[in-house]
Amino acid sequence: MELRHIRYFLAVAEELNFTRAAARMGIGQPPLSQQIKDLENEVGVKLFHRIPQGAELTEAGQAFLEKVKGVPDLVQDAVQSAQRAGRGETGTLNLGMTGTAALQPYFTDAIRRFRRSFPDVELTLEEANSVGLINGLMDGRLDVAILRPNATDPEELQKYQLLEEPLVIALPEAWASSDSSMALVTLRDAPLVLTPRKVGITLHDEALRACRDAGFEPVIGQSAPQIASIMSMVAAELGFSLVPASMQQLQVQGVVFRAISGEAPLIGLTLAHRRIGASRITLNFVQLLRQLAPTYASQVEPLEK
Amino acid sequence: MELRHIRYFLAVAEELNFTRAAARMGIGQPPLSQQIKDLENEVGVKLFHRIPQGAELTEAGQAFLEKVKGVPDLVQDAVQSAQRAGRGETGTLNLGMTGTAALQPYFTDAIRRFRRSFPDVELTLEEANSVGLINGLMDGRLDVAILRPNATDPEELQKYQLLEEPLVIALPEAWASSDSSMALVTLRDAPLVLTPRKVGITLHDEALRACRDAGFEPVIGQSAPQIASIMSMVAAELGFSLVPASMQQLQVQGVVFRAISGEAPLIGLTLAHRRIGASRITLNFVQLLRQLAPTYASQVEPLEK
DNA sequence: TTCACTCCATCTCCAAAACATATCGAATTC
DNA sequence: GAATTCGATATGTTTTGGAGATGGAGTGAA
Repeated sequence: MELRHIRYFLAVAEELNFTRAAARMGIGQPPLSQQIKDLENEVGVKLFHRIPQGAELTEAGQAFLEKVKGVPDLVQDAVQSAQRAGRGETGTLNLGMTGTAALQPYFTDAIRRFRRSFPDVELTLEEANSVGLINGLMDGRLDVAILRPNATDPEELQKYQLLEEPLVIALPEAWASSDSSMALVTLRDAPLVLTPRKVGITLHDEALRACRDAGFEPVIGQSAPQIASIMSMVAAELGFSLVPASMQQLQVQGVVFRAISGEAPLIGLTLAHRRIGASRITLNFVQLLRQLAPTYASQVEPLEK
Repeated sequence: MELRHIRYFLAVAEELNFTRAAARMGIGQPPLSQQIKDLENEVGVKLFHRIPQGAELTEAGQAFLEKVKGVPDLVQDAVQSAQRAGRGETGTLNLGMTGTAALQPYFTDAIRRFRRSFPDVELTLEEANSVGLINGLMDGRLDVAILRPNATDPEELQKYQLLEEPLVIALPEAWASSDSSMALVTLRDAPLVLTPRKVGITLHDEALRACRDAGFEPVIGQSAPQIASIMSMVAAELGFSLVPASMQQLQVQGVVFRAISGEAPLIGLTLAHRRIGASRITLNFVQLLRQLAPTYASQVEPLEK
């Protein structure tokens, strides 16, 4: 049996007239009769009573109708599902991100826009450190990740720079002057609190480089894996830290932020996905984030008010 | 699109290998590739990634699979439903019966057996008088009826005599002797309580004829449309009645039954259905009742103990 | 009753399409 | 690097879905 038989059967069942049903299906009456006959032979029962006025359903025909009437719509629905999935409008997107990305207004806005544009995509969000993100991408657990770029990232990953933001100084309120910016070198004797290098290579290295560029080797203080813990340590006057400007969103009691005077070191936020095997959903997500990035570029200017 | 495409798609989706899927479908690999290609063109998306080890589903393919995987079973189910309906195992049977049939052990047993043999047939039971039953059959409201036969029944109806039972005398307990049978003529001066003629022609006429055969013209007493009401009247000593032997099932206080001595008049119970347009279910029902009838023939002997 | 009409079945022919066979090219494995 | 696996392509054959013409049964009107 083929779908053709079902379509023809449904047409006859609806018209109760072979000639009209044939016209509706765009074929002649003889082939329609033939196909219905073939169907009846295959099922093994007469599905229509042929009466002078046309045709009427037998009991078997009624039972058959009841079961198959939804089939064409079901198939059509399947086609649409496939097409939607093909356009990346349905499915799942496993997104990984570095801890310092979640506070970006750009990032939260992007997620919100994506959910509105692709409401049927199941989005899973996972926070991990750089190594975890890269591994996740490589073994397929993640489709796309937002992270701090590093030169050692594998070649198999396609990366796009979304935006750059300056590092700013986070220091205990008690240490700060009223100036909105300060020279890094004034903190040369204070401990520098950072995330461990293996958790966030880029941020760690950039912070150190900034100090060296300012002409001193920093005193490494305590470390903590979470950016929030870093802030707590600064609030406890265990030292100062260098963090992406967007971290100013974190309003931690006892911590103030100051721009680095002079040329502030910039740290990027990039998006990465596998070069091969990227799903259409992934590409849709990437496209949306890249389109949105310029809108936020102005907001990442150095802090000078 | 045809069911063939869906079947082939499902085979490849399961085997994840064109060659094996083709073998399973009993065709060569090239035509299978061709059909899948046609399907992909029609849907408008690639459904499989062709990889060196075989094939794997794309996201669109997964979505499509999810929707169509039940289709072949659905169609198979439809075929079976039609076949079962064709064999008269499903559907509805509208059964009408005369009021005096419901008490027949034969009848209740037949209904029970039918329900066991055809549990998926929806059986509707309707009690009506002879005229109502005949009309119901003729206008299609009833498929089959169990009634008292009458010579004026339409030719379009096929009738089968199921069994015959003698008429017995129902009389007030106070009037009865201890004999198990009595001559009808001894009641020549008592009123005869009957259903109105238009409600039950056959029973009415047979009762009158029995009296005339016994040599007297009965005194017609009150009438009531329901057999139960007749019994109440007899219990109230308003007269006697002549009823089918199976009515003895009705244990009415104050009413006793006596066989008619000599040759008792017989009254038949027949089954009727339309000669044309009888459903397979109807025929199954008729066959079952006719098979069962001889079993009960012995139980309708005259009352002589 | 007859004639016209409706409607489905049957027959023949043709073109489209499903399938088979042979072959190729790419990727993998030993 | 040869053998193997696996899907794609090219070409020929067979099947079959559909068109067109015709037939036969039933219905309704003159």
